[in-house]
Amino acid sequence: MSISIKDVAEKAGVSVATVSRVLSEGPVRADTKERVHAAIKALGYRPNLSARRLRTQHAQTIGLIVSDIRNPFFTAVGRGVEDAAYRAGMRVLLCNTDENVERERMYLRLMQEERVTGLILAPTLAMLDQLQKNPLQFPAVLIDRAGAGGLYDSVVLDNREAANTLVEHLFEEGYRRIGGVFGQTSATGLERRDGYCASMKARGLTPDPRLLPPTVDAGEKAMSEWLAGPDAPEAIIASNGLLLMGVVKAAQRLGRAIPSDLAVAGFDNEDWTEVVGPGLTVIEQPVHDIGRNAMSLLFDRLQNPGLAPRKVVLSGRCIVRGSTLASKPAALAENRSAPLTGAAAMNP
Amino acid sequence: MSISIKDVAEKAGVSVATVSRVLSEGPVRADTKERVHAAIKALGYRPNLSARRLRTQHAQTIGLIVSDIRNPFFTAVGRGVEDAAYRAGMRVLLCNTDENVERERMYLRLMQEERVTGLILAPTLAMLDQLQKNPLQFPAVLIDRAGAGGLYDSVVLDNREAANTLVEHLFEEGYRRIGGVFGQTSATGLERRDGYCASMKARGLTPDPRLLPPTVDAGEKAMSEWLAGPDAPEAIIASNGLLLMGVVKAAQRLGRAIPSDLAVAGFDNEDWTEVVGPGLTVIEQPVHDIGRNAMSLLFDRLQNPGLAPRKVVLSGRCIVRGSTLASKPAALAENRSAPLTGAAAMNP
DNA sequence: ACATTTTCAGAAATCGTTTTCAGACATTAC
DNA sequence: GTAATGTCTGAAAACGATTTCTGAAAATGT
Repeated sequence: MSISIKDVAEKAGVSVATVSRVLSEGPVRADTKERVHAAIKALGYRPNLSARRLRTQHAQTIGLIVSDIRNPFFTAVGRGVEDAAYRAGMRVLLCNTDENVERERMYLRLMQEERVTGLILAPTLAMLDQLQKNPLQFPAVLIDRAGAGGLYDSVVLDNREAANTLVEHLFEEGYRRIGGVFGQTSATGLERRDGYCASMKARGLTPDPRLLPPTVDAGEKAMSEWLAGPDAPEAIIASNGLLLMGVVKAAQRLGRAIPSDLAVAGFDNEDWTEVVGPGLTVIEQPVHDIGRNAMSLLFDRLQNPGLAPRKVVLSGRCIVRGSTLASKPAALAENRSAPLTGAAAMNP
Repeated sequence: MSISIKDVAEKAGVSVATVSRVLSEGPVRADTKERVHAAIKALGYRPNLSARRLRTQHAQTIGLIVSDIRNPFFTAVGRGVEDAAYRAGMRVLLCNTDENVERERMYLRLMQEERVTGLILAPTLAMLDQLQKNPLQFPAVLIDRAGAGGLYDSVVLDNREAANTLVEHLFEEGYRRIGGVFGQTSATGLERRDGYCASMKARGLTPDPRLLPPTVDAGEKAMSEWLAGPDAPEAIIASNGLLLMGVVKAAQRLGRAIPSDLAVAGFDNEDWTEVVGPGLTVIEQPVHDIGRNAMSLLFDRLQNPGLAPRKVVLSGRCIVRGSTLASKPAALAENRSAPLTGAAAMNP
């Protein structure tokens, strides 16, 4: 049994009300305040948050539900959310769903039971659908995967445009048979696929998109088969960091050189994309901004619940590296953000 | 204001006690149970966890404090913890401290205010010291960084042995001027340094260890200067995944080929270590086991608080890849866990 | 010196649960 | 038919905080 406000009151010779007032900087005489503080220190008292939350009906907690905290994109976003919440004196309840609707549902239930102040989530496709039918009881902001949205505030990347940028770049580099692997569980994956398809068609090319579970293993497996088959592409676009890793692994396993046998481009500017092979061309997402914007939308809504849903669309930045520069090696020196020598020197 | 058990009771025409009994599978007649369930569904009632925790004095919550959730080592451990907790019907409160003692202290305070059932933490050196002087009020298990330990249960890697393994391997490959970069904020970093130093001396070599903040940037900066200087090593050991990335980046930036100009070995078998350059030789930690073991120690202690502190020491596995195989290329084909062809083919 | 205001502190209600205690009713035993 | 036994249900007391209401003492005004 732990120490309660009652014990402190007793020790200090005051009522619990007074102790509470001391804790919340209420009006209390200097000398009694001192006695209370002494008692708190002597007993090592810490307020019980459950009790406080129950009484005040204020959880001071932001829920954050993501699909996979191992994905650096989400760890970075999480960091942005946490920083903002911390500054506002709020706690963050972080949950990862593993792209599993069952877990997603159970965490959503948990959020309700915790009576969270607000929620930030990156829903799977299935959940997105459900959220429109059964709206949540508390303010929520969708990140990364908002779909057409509608009911909720959201912060997303301009996925179609970003996919188009990659296709355009590959096209200009002379690639024509450009394939793509896309996460099948998120609206984001689908949007990137749509952007890719549209961009391909606009250039008179036939798109060849494949929807996959967004994991390294799925990417590697699918890509291995694809590369070994008759319809192997010259270039490939991967819709997130995990699939991108899968593509690279498959290429290596099959002995396909990047970019001469296979050009590779993808999403998410993770540390390793800079050091692998000739460097990977990627779309960098403003990860920290996404978290910060989400919190800012959320706080606005908390202050003003009547607000109409807002959608913040951020732009990605295309970082060109060696993985897409086979045909015009001259372009390399101009465009690359980091010198190539290191990468080239990696070979024994 | 949200729906409470009282509303349900009213709607179902029973007392709150009965509703509570329905929720906890207590003895209640089938037909009333049905009515209550109907009311719950109709109202969309969800129990208030704060109230429940207050009443039962059971938080059903495990605290998990790590230094940096972006570090794949901790995300993996976290996953292990969460899985085990989930199976036991417990919630996990995840906090990352950024290797910052201030944040660490505040999260520890938070854990106390949440009245967590138990705690799993990877303390900084400074915190480790404090924990010995002011023992925690609730069961705790130290992971990854237990130091000499003493008061607490802990799960750690055999760091000295692992460091020795790397030195031994490099030595056998013919390297002599072997340097090392180690995280300065954790007991683990120091232990690996000690193991490295001891192993070097045992072979008649002079160790050259450098203590750094455990970040990519710190690793890259320190390594860049080191490699550019007169005392540049032939081989380098990095004590964690972040420093390892820093080493690789520095080598690339300076145009040092791996392994012919610089052999590289490190800790943490992250995905990218397999695909970068010729593949990086690393010590793989049993990450999931660490999390699972920690939870198991914690549960034991919850059931039997009188237990003497136990220390579980796990072994790492050395995965040899191309980054340490410059002198004896023949050894490559035998030892490597993955074929090298892919990596070699990466070069344009 | 008395009335009025201000300042500070305590009693008690409250938040939403669980749980104990006791009572109501039905069932079984004789 | 009464006593003894179960089965179910409700009233009320916690859990540990905050907050309202009220009153006592102190400070102020005249």
